[in-house]
Amino acid sequence: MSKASDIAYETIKSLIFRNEIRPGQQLKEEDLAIKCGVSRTPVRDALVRLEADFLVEKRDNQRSFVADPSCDDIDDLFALRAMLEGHAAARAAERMTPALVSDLRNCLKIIERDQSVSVFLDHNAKFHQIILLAAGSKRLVSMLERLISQAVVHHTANAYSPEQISKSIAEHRELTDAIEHGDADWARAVITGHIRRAFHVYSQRVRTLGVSLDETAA
Amino acid sequence: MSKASDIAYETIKSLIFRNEIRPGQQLKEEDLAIKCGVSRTPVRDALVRLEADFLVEKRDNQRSFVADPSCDDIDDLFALRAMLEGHAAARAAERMTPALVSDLRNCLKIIERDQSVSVFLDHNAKFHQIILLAAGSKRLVSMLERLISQAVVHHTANAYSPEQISKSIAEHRELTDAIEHGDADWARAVITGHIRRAFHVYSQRVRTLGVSLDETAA
DNA sequence: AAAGACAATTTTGTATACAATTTTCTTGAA
DNA sequence: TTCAAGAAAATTGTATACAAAATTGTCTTT
Repeated sequence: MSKASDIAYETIKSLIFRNEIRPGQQLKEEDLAIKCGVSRTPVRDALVRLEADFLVEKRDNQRSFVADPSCDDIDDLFALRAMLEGHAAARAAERMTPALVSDLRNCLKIIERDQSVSVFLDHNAKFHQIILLAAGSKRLVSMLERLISQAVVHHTANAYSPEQISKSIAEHRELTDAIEHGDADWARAVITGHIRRAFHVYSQRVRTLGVSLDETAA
Repeated sequence: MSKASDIAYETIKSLIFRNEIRPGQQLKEEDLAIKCGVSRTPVRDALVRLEADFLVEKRDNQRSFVADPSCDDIDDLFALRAMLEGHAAARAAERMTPALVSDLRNCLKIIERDQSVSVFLDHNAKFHQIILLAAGSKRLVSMLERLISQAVVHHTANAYSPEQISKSIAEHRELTDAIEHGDADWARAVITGHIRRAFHVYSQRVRTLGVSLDETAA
């Protein structure tokens, strides 16, 4: 990750996640190049990738803007995630190995011991990553990573309360059981519910605050 | 599509589909630039896009190669397609409008009247496109278009016999009925079967010929 | 004022030069 | 011969200059 192109990609993504550039705002190659400390060429490479991630949108006039997902978009995003993660979990269950189960249990152990939010976020991501890799489909990996990299998903995690975190941990435990039993349908059902719940935590919070999380986080 | 970057993208994709560059073969930016009649800069843009399409693979040593999907990859590809197209058809059924149904029936009419292979291929693609757009999810569109743009999918269509084409048309007719009734589950079931059948036509042909279609097409 | 034409500015697109890296070739020692 | 080291060639990565396109501002005409 020493190449200028990767630096640009990570830097811009981080700027978007940290809300230093807002949804709907125009992205100018020259500005970004200065912010990233590289030339326009790697910035352009990065923009192409970010567009594939749905984080940046290139309009007809050739200008790039930070994506500003509508409510429908967000609903759609979670629906797709539920479907794809369900598929991944089912495949992981079908391909279950003792090594996989022990990886998952290790991950769980760390979360359960130290119930801090940051540890939870880290290992929650790692947990899903293990399942995704176990599913053994590079296309699925690529598609899901694109969905998960959405700003909304990133913000959702911060909306979890302690009770919701412990509920989430319980779901992870059940998912591990399902995979250990090689029960694809069970695994799919658990994770689908898991994602659906994340969606409702998110939309509940948006309704309560009456604003988008993007604005609150700024 | 007058920009050099789009020319490069389409040209390289066409070279891959026409098997003028073979799976596994290395892609050199300079060579491609000459073949496309543009400079290396737009070729690099195109390669990034083709990589996202899984048509080109960039290895650790930074060299790009034409993707060479294994049997498992192909199996995986069809499974993902079946799932995503199923989802698209279900959503299209839920959002059914008379205009949508009439679009589909028009498309069908053209295929039924002129049962030539090229017309079938054209309007088969158009038919799926209509459903995809009706599903109203830009992320789904992007993901499915990437899967459909695979060389394998491209080659599958050419493997259809007249009987298989008429069977395929019948499935399209049933799918239209399902959507007209707004029956999401029915629509999903029909299209899932449709894709699965395409998969078996493909793998049957590969087994019969004893070689990959890539080799026969060259 | 309002609309249109056109110049000035900004922004993106492409080509090219050069730097960095990887691969290939050559040479020499064990 | 085999292997390693290092030079040479090939290839990719980045910066920059300039071309093309889009946007903005200004002036004129009505």
